[in-house]
Amino acid sequence: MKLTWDINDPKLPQDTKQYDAFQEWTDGYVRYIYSSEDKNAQRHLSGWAMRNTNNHNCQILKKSCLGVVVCSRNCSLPDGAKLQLRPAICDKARQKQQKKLCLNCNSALELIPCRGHSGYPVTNFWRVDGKAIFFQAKGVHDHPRPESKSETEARRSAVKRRMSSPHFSQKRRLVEPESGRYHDMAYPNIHQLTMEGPERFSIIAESNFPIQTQHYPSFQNPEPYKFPYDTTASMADAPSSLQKPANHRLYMTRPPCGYDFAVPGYLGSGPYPTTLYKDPSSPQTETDPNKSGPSLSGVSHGTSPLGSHERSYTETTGKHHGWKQILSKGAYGERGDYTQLPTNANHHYYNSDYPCRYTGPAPATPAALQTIITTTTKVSYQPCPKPSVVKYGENIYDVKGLSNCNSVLEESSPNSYSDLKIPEDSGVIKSALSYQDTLPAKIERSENFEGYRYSSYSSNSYPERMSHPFRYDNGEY
DNA sequence: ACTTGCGGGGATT
DNA sequence: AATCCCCGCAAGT
Repeated sequence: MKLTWDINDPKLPQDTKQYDAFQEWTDGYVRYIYSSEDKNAQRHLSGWAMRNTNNHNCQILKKSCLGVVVCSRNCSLPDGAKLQLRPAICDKARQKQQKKLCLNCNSALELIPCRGHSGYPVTNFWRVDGKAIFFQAKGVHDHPRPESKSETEARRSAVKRRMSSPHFSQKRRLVEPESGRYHDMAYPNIHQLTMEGPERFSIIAESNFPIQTQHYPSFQNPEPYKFPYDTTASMADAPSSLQKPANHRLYMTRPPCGYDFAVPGYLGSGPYPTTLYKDPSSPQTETDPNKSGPSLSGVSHGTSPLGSHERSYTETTGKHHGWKQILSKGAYGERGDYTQLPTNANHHYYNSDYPCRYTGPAPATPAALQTIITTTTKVSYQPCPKPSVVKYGENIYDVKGLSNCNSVLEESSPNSYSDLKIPEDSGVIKSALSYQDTLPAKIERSENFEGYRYSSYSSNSYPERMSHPFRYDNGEY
């Protein structure tokens, strides 16, 4: 089976026999076919904070990335990690969220918008067809991962529990006031330690031990999240990580299942064993969590991000147009539509923290990057108004070059993506190589950072991963 | 209080 | 016409 389809194709493959395991952190121009029974796919889930975007096409659900909320001062948490909150999906909630302060240094929070797709946010497309749920992503996130949804939910529920606990609510009020809250854990317990530490900061270790999954039996505890502090107003969205003690031991192994147990939501995603729908040759798995691990280890560790968020981009929100213009001129090293991004390249960039935003677009790199231009999304599909009209009519076999192109791409070896011209999203010419070249620069810049790590645990926590630990880990796919 | 989807509509290109 | 994005509504959690 090859990936010969495009989300916009009138007719999608119907003969899918094997489905992909759900991918929480997709990144890059990837495509997956999930079973229509996959809960996560049904919910159009993503680790990234994706909001619904109206594309006026009922057949295809489009969602765009909101980026990540960070401390405007880019302070380091006690353990060196950075604050990376999940932007609220709801506009109102997000605005509120941004008014809160960093729990670590009390400075303002800042939303780093995603501009990974030609200056626009990365987009995810979902389409149900037959027994399958087709997923296609466009763009490469140019920002750190936010908390995963499950993480956020777990934290919230934990907070609720805390709040409801008279005991805590009282205590907390006394202690929490300003600073020192992280250290004043009223009731530190093993769970706290294990949960908090590992999930957010074990990424590195994780990469080294991608398959270790049973290190934290305690994670299975339904109550893994006992937050010492409860969060009220500004604390509400605080990442649990803040209080996590710097427990190095945790780094060693990441509790892959911590959240899974805590949040069953992701459990259902693994019914389809490692079968890869896509051609193994396609590196699409770049996003694959497992992969991310390895690559992370190398880079993320020592490299840290740029010291400050003084991101070159101006406002934190929506200045897309401006960027777009810039991008169109090739100034910004945009990642084009190469279908697959090599894991390494991809993750490097992530790990180094504030990826491209800082480094990429920086004046220094543009030259290195070969231009990319692209169009974003084509929804050449049936507009909503006439949903029933056609859709994927049986006879409509409009094979617009797209699909063909895709297939070609798909078949190309993972390594060949570089310098490939990918017709897919409208001729985007992307040079992965050039892209990679920029990495070093990024890393250097990131030196200021101290151990910035992904707060989001990488994918280890996904069940599928557990069931198919080596799926991508060995780089086979 | 949020998340999700839907769909109208405006702004750009 | 294509695409994006913003907004509000409704239904679910």
